[in-house]
Amino acid sequence: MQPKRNTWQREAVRVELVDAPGFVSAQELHRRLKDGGSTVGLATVYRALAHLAEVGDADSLQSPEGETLFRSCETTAHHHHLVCRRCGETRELAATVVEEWAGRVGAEHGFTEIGHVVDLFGLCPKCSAAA
Amino acid sequence: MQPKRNTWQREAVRVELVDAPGFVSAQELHRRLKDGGSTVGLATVYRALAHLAEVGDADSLQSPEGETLFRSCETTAHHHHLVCRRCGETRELAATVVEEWAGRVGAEHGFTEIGHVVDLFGLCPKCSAAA
DNA sequence: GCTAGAATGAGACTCGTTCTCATTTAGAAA
DNA sequence: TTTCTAAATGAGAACGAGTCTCATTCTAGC
Repeated sequence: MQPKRNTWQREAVRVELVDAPGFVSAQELHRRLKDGGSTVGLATVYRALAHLAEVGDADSLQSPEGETLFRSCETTAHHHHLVCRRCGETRELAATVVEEWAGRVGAEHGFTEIGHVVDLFGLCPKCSAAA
Repeated sequence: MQPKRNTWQREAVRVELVDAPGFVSAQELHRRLKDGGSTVGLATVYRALAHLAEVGDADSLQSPEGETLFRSCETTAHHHHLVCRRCGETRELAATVVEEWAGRVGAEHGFTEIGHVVDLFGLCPKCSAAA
C-alpha cells in the first residue's frame, strides 16, 4: 500500500538511500540520517524503506548475516546482485541464465510459484587489494 | 570443533532432523522434540545443529524471511536447493550452470572470494494441488 | 565406582524488526 | 487562510531468532 501523504521524512530516507554507495541496512541508514542532523525515527525509516521496496524504487536482499539490506534501484526490471561484503559496493546483474534455469528446474520437479534467491557476495577490486 | 562426548540429546536432534521432511528451523525442531516428550533445551538444539553443519552432516540455508533452516544432508558435495515454502519438502540440485556463471561473473567484475546464495522456493506438487 | 571436565539447560541478553499509541501534520474542504 | 481529520510520525515497548553464562549434570577414561 502506497502512502497517501508526502512527508519530509520519507523524502529524507529516499535521498539518503540514493546517496548510499551500495546496499545499506535500515539501521545503518537511520544512523546516517541522525549523524546528518535529521531526527527521523527508526520506525519511520523501516516504514519508508518498506514502501520504497513495495513500489519498486528500492531493492532489498538478505545479507548472509540475516540483516535486510536496501538499495535504491535503477532498473525496475528483475535482476540480481554482486555485492562486496566489505564495503557494500554493488553491481546489478541481468541473470537471464539463472532465470531460465530456475524456471526449468522448478517445472521439472512439478513445483509452482517458483521464486529464487540468487545473490553473489565477494570482495570488490578495491577491498581485495586492501585485504 | 567437534564434540568430544556423545549425548542422547545430540542424537535426538540428529534423528529428528533426519525425520523432518525438508528444511526446518532450529526453533521448529526444538518444538517438535518438545512435543515428542523430549526435554532438550533450545540452546542445545542450536549447538547440535551447528555441529552437524560443521561436520557436513547437515546443510543450512537462509529462508527468505531470514530464519536459518537446517536439513540432514545426503551428499557432502556442494549443491543447491528447491524448497517448498509450505511444507519444507526439498530437492537437492547440482547446479553446475550456476556455479560456472557465478565464478565467471565475479571474475568479470574483478571481485574475489565469491560466495553465492542460490536457492529456489516454490510450492511442491502436493501443496500446489492443495492450494 | 570415581573423577575431571565436556555438555547441558534455564534464562538473561543482544540485536534486528515490528507494533502501539499518543502526538503531529499534510492536505482537502470551507 | 483557517479548519478539520485521518494519515504519518516517533518513542519506546514488544517480539523473535540466536547467543552467552554459569551452575548443574553426566560421559567416558581411570
